[in-house]
Amino acid sequence: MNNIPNKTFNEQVYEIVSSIPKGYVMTYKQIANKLNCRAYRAVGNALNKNPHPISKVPCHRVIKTNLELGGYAWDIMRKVELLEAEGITFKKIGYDPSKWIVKR
DNA sequence: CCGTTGACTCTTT
DNA sequence: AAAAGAGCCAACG
Repeated sequence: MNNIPNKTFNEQVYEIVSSIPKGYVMTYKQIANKLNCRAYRAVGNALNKNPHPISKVPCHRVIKTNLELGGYAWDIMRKVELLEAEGITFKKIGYDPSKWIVKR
């Protein structure tokens, strides 16, 4: 996909992610879908290399399509705590935080 | 029904 | 130029 008007793919990703309301989460697929792409992978990668501070681009509000947490470049527990602080809760199943499910 | 494998997509290193 | 990366889905056993 190269119909990107002036902004790079990853800038578009940041814009969408930064527009996620507090207390709400969005999936990688939804973000990719909004860009008319299927590059869910690229979305995750953009957030991984994200050059912006977390306060500007809340990557912790981005989860997998099956509502699992997915990964996180810094501490996964950080993601959990931030989301809980926004009123989001999880089903803490197992010992792997990336597999915890977001309650909706 | 479940777990594993492969194909897809896009950016960055 | 090639491979990896915070994923998703379909197909196969």
